[in-house]
Amino acid sequence: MRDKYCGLVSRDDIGKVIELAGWVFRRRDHGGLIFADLRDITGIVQVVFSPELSREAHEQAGEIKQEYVLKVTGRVEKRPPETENPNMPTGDVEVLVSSFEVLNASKPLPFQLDEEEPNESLRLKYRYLDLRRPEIQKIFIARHKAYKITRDYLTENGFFEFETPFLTKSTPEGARDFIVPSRLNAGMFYALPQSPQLFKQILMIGGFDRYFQIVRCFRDEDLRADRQPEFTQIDIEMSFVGVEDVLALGEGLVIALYRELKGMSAGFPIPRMTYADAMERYGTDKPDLRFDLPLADITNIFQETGFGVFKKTIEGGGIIKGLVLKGKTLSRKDLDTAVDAAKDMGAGGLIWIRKENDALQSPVVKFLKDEEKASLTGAFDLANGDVVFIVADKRNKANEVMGRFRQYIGETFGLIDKGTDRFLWVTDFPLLEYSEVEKRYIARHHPFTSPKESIRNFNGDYESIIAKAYDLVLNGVEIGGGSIRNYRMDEQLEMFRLLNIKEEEAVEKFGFLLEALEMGAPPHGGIAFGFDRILMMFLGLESIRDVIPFPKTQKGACLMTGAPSKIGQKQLNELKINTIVR
RNA sequence: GGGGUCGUAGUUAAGCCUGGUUAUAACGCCGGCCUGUCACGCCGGAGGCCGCGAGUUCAAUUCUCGUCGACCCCGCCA
Repeated sequence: MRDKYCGLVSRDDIGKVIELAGWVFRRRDHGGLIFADLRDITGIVQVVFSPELSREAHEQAGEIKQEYVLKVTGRVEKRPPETENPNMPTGDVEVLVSSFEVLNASKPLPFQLDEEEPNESLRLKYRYLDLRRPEIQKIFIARHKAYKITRDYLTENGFFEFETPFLTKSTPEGARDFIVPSRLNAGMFYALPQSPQLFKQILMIGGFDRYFQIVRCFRDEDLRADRQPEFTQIDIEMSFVGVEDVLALGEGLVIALYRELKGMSAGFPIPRMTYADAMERYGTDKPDLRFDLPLADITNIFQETGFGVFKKTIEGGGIIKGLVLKGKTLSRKDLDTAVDAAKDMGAGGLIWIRKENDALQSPVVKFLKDEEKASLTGAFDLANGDVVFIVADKRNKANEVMGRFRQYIGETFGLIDKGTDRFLWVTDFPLLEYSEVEKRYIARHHPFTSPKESIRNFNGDYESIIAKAYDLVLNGVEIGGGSIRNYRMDEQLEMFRLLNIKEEEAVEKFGFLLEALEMGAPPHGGIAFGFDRILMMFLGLESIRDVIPFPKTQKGACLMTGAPSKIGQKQLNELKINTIVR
C-alpha cells in the first residue's frame, strides 16, 4: 500500500515515484495549486497537487479535508529554491502527486489536532484523536522504549519474565481490592492484585532465582495526579541477595531508563538517607532535594523558656522545629498566608520570627529571653531580612507539618530548581507503624518484609524495629520501593504475631506461602518501580494520565468507553448477585 | 468523607467582581477568490439551553443555594 513512511522521505528519494499513505494534517489551497501535509507515525511530508502534473488529481484534491486518509502516488522532488522549510525534517523535498485515493473521509473533528490543547475530558472522550497528535505519539513511543530497555537490562542481568494471575485472592492488608465475582463459585470473589507480591516470592521458592514482570496492578483507592486505579509496575524479585544487591540492580535500571528517556546521565550514584534522617531533616519519607531548606530541631534553645506554647510542648514531650528562609523579602501578607497554609497542613499554629534592622521581630518576640533570641540568631545564622518559621508539637506531627510547610515554602518562593532531577534512596524504614484506626500495628511496607534484627530482640518497643525496606524517591515523589523478605516460617509468624494476625487467619490467607517457607525457601528480596510515574517524571509531565493510553478520570471513569456501567439482569443472575445501591 | 478551582458557539478563551446593549474574539465549519504555501492569504456567511435545577430581583451568563461533570489537594494509597 505504501513504499515509504511520510516522515522518512528525504533527498535520497528525489526523482523516485513513491506511494505514501497517511492523514491530511493541514491543507493549503491556493486555487491553482494545493498543498497538503501528509502525516503518519513518523512525521509529515508536503504533497503538492498541481494541474500541470495531473489536472484530475488537482481537481479531486479540492474535496479533501483535514484528517482524510489518503494513499498518494507521486514523484519526490527537491523543492524550488526559496520554498524549502527548514522547520520540518522533510522540508527540502515534496511529493508531486500524479494520482491519489481517498481511503477514508473524516467528519470535522471535535477539536483541532494542531492547536492549543482542548480540555482533558474532551481529549479522553476522543482519545483516538488525541493519540494522533504528534506530541502525544512521542510519549507512547518513549513508553515503548522504556519497556524494551527494562526487558533488555533485566534479561542481561539474569532475570526471567513471568506472568502472574490477575484473578487472585483478596488479601487483608494494604489497599482496598477490586473484586471480581466468581460465576462457578456463587458468592465467592476473586481480587485483582495490588501487586504480584506473593507470586514473585513463590517463584523464588520455585528456584527461578531472578524474576521480573512489567505488570498491571490494581488498587481501589482515590485517584490523584500521580495515581490511577490500574497502573504498571516493573516488578523485580531476586534470590540470595541483601539490600545492597537490590539497590545496585535497581539503580542500574533507573540509570539505563534515565539515559534513554532524558538523553543524559545525572545525579548518579544515587545518594542514600535513612528514614529517620529524612523525617528529622525534611519531615517526610520522600524529600524533594531540588532545594535544601532543612528543618532544624531547636528544642534545646527553649528548655528554660517562659513562652507558654513552647513550654507546654516541651513539657508534654514534644519538640520545636524550625526552618529559615533567607534572601527573600516577605511582606506581612506573605507571612499571614504562610501561617494559614501551615494551619491547613495540620499545624496548631505557626510562628514566624523575622530579623529586621538587627533586631528580631515577631508577634511572640516579647515572650522570648535575650539568650533565646541570641541562640536562635546563632542557630540559623540570621541576617537582616531572614525569616524563621517555627512549629511546636509532638515529634511526628511537628516533623510532618514542617515537611509539608518546607515544600510549600520551596514552591512559593521559587527555591526549586526545576531543571534538575534529584534521586534519593531512603532506607531503614520502620517495620511497623501503629494504626489509630485499627488499634494495632500494621506493616509499614508489607507483612512479608524482613526486619534488620530478629523481632525477638525487641521487647515492646516495636516501633523502633528497622526493616530491610527501601524506597527510591525522585524530586519528592516515590517512584519505587521494596524490601528483603522473611524467608523462614518462624520469622514470618513472628511478624504476623506483631500484626495481630492470628495463626489460623494467617494460614487461611497465606497458608501456601507459609508452607512454602518451610520447604527450602531461599533468602530473597526485591523491588517494584512505578513504571507510569517514572515515565511521567522523566518526560517532565504533570499527570500520570499523560503516559497511560486510556486513563481514567478522578472518579474512575473511562470517558471513551463509558466504564464503569450497569450490567444486565442476565449477567447478574449468572453470577447469583443482587445489587442494592444505597 | 472533606476543602478548593473550573464549566460561555465545534474548539480555545473574553465578558460575570460592579445584574439591563444584538453575548465578543481567534481557530474550525460553509460559500467565493487565489500557482509556492507551510499556523497560507483575502472577501462573505452560518453557528449559543452562557452545564443543569431552584432562589433573589422589575430583570440573572452575571448574585445565592443545590446538583452534575472535569481537575487539584486532605483523608485513603501495605
